[in-house]
Amino acid sequence: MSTVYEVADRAGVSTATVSRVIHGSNLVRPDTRERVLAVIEELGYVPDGSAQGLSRRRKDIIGLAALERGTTEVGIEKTSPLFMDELVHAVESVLRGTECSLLLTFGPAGEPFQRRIRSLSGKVDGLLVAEEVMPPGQLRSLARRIPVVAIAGRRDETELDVVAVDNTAGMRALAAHLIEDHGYRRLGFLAGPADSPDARERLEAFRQAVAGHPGCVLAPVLEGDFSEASGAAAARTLLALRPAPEVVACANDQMAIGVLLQFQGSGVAIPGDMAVTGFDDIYASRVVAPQLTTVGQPFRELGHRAAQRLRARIEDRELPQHTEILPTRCAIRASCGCPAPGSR
Amino acid sequence: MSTVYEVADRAGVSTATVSRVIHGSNLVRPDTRERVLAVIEELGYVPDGSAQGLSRRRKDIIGLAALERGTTEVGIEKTSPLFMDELVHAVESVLRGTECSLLLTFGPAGEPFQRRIRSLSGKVDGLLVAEEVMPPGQLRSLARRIPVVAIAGRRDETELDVVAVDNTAGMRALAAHLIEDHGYRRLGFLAGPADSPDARERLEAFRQAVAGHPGCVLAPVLEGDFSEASGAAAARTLLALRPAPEVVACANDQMAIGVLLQFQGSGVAIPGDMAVTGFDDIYASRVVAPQLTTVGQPFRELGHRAAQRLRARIEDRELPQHTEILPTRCAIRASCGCPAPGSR
DNA sequence: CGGGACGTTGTAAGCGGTTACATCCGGGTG
DNA sequence: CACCCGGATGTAACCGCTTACAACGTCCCG
Repeated sequence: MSTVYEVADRAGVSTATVSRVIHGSNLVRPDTRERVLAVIEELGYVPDGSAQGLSRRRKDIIGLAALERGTTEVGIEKTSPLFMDELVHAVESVLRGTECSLLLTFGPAGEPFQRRIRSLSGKVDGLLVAEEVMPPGQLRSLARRIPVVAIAGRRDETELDVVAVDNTAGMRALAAHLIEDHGYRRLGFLAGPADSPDARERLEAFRQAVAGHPGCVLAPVLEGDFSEASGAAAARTLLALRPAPEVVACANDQMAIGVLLQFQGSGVAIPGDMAVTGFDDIYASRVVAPQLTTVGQPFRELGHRAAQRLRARIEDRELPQHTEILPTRCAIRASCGCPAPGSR
Repeated sequence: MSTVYEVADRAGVSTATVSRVIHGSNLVRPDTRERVLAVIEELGYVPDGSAQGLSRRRKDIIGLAALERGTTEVGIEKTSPLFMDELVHAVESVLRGTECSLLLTFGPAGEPFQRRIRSLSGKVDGLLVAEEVMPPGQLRSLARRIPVVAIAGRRDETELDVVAVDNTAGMRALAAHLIEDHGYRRLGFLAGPADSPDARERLEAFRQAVAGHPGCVLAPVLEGDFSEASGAAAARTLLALRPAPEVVACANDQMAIGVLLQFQGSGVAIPGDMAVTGFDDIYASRVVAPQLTTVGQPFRELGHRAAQRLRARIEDRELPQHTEILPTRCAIRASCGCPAPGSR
């Protein structure tokens, strides 16, 4: 691996000049620049990121830590956290236009993952954390060391920036549609894991919406882990339940898909015998039949805002704390009982 | 941000000792170790990755560069490269057990992306490149500077390690099923982009399989870009075609799903009026109705092997070059015309 | 023709770790 | 009791790059 020194030697200049050329400083005479560039090209020289990071005090890397949910069954391809994938792409596409790169880590909640994030924090200029990857206290102390932006974290954070979506409005609109437009009275809910702030908000919003309509009852309320498998399991529970709800709203799309497929496999017609709804609007929700009625999250926007906010905070650590709530959009499709569109 | 010096000061030891404690060297007296650890805890000290990277000559970061396909239409949520997402998770899960982190970058093929990869190469110990993100020549010169493992790249590479899947066997088996079991005679193919070695192999394998069966004809052969939208577009072309093929095999699942949904939207029954197959076996292919007959890629395995190979090569740059082809598995489901399973 | 100003280039001191090597110290040995 | 040995710790060089500052023309002006 060649170094600045080697380049400087061969070009007959000092390392300072090489550095200036690399960074496009205009205090270099054109012919000197040419000579240096030629050597760089010849050697295939690329500056060492560590050395650069050490010297300027900035690594041009930001981290993204996200929970990986669902059970990792050996031998079985587990379903990946699709929600996160969308986010990763959104964040990456912002960074693409910059010098900054994205360091990624996934993991199941817990001690080891927290340690990993901690050690990762030494390699980055700032960190994006999705959901509750660690207890609030730890998160705050992390945020005291390096810039942190929480994605879909607790909304009541006062020491970190937060970018999240408006679960409440979205879920409320969906509930209103189910109750007012479809006239459902007995509504089931498949909640997400309690350690997800989003999951908690969605359940709470749905609960309140149902409570706001006399004559409506919320039952049963089941809990899953956001995985398709947990949706299927919930469906099996529901199958045995009397009286069955008319609709089951799920805290995310993957569980809704699990419910839907399990029902269909058991001969229950969706939405004829039972309606199902999701939340997130992932790719698969538009692909399943019937198409899933759900609440769309602005993934792209979420990733963009979070990435931009983080970069801003890296620039200026004194920025005032800021919580940003992005709107959601109810996507009424067929699984709730609405007529299927003739074509997509 | 605290440094080793600060920790050393407060603990009343030298930086060498702090370093020893951090790395669990056993030449430190237990009580000294305790004292140092206490200070580290108190300060929330985390060693700086750049400094570490510079000093040991290893950054404990590997990069993954992958193509982002499909058009980025403004205002429209584009479908993400699901295949890559699966791969990312696989790679990340290998790294999880190590000190190493994953630096990610996506981008459309082209000059800017190549430059980005080049600058990224200074921040990592090794690079995983998926498909043909750059011309073979450039790739090789990159590989001369840092360890590179190609995922799903050209199989004939002699200067880099390659990990890929057996497209040929998978596609051949699928074709045999369509021709021999279903008796299709007029087969269409929706190929992937010409810049993908995988896409080329799949087309070629299908072509040969059809040619090997007298009486069978391969027509039409269309080309897409691996996106769902390009599948839908192909379906519209097919709709107008006389005589229409009995089945259209697609070079990946997303295009197959695009074809399938477009057909269904136009009142064509799948597989009744026309059969459709895919390749990859992504999550959505099991969710769509009818379930997609496809060829399964061992994503996990692919990611594992590639990551492991790269780590091995980082350890020992003199390792002999090695190309590894992983088996694929034909997943016969319903979209080819086979009876749908009663339940999943 | 001396001297400032400016444009170009070089020198060298960090940045925050790691680690080879030196040092120190206590205890066992002949 | 001098000596040696080995375990614990400290010292300082070095990793490759950036950058403040110094140095060096050269040109222009008085």
